[in-house]
Amino acid sequence: MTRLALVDCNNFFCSCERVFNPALVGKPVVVLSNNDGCIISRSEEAKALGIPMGAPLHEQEAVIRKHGVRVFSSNYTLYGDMSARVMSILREEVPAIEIYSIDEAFLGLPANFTKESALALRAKVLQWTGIPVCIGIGSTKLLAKLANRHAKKNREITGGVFDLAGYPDPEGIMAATPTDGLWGVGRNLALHLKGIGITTALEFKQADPAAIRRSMGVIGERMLRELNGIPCLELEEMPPDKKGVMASRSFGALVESLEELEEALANHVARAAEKIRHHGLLATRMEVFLRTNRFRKDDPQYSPGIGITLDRPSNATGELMSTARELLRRIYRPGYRYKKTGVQLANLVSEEEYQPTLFETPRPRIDIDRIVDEINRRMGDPKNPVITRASQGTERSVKGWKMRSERHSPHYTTDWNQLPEAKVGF
DNA sequence: TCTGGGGTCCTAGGACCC
DNA sequence: TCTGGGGTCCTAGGACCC
Repeated sequence: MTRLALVDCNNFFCSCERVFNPALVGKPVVVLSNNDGCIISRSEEAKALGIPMGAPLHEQEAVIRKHGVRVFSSNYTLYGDMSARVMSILREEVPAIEIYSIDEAFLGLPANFTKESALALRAKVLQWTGIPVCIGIGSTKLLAKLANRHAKKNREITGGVFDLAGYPDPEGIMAATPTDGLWGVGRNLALHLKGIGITTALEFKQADPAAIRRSMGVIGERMLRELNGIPCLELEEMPPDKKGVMASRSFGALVESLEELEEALANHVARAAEKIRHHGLLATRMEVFLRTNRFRKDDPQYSPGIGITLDRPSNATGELMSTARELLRRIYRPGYRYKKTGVQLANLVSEEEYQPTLFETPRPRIDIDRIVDEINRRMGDPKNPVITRASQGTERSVKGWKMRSERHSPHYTTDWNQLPEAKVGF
């Protein structure tokens, strides 16, 4: 029987903040989404205060003030670097790894990997990076996820590690797991399952495959099989090719003018284009969208989107910017207060494999975009590139729409000017 | 006053072709 | 009353995840 482990960093963003700021240990800490809008990571102490995942910051102001909760804007530069450190340790320990997200990885386990191995691995990651993790072991991805959930919820008993594959009563665990605790079952599917009389993981496991197939399609059938220990989801050691790249942001304040929307969109295009160049890809399709603020029920709502197939695949910032601007002008209507704009570059193809048509203008030999990318990368901060296009606005002009990020911690690990300081007292 | 961003996969339905 | 059928490709939309 093959066994997989799911390693998951605990409260990852909060844990990263604590590594370089030990004064936060034992204190309630939360990390905010982009634009400082929602709470997307909570320390155990913050969870204990009843602060829900995804809650808008403004709804939690009272409890934050009352209990002195420490609040941070998200610092993806720091989290990305810490993630790479954790993953590199995992990679050394097992023959196969799939990095599933910034804070999770599936491991293919060798036969001699025991619960003790998992405890030792957990201790090593903690000692080397300062990041606590939980580890769940099972015979399929879904079961490893389930084991991980159990390890996390019962940390005092499990020590952060749970091996469902070696556990004598796996069905007991499943009976205690509600369907929405399963990987792949969200609010809607949980409701649907309830409608056909299934409320726990165990009931799902024992359900009639044909009935599940009928009412939930292949997704349901796959989950059912995985629950029964029949693997349907392979370990993907090579990340599959990207299908699309999206860049969008909410504005710090609502925006009405086309000029400001164009400026913001130009920045998103610049980021998306840089990203696909970095991966050696060309976009074949572009989609541009606008959103008004759906939470302001009294405001007139207008959230259009438009997509086109490009005349020729491209990753050239200037070219993509002018296409994006045309699309934006087609959907823009004055008189609305917009909250967000964004661009999606889709149907990506590899630069190497792409065959230009006979009459296509060859690309310039000196690629300005690449030179700019290199300079921006070396000079540091992804939020404030040193070289931008005029269409991306000036420091002054972007004030009108730029997102908020007011409680940033330093880039402790990726910027020489922001290294943590150790004060030694005698 | 204030409510994230970036992905994946699946399905249904329309356009088009033979 | 009668009005082909089946395949492919594309797009939109929904669901979920972190």
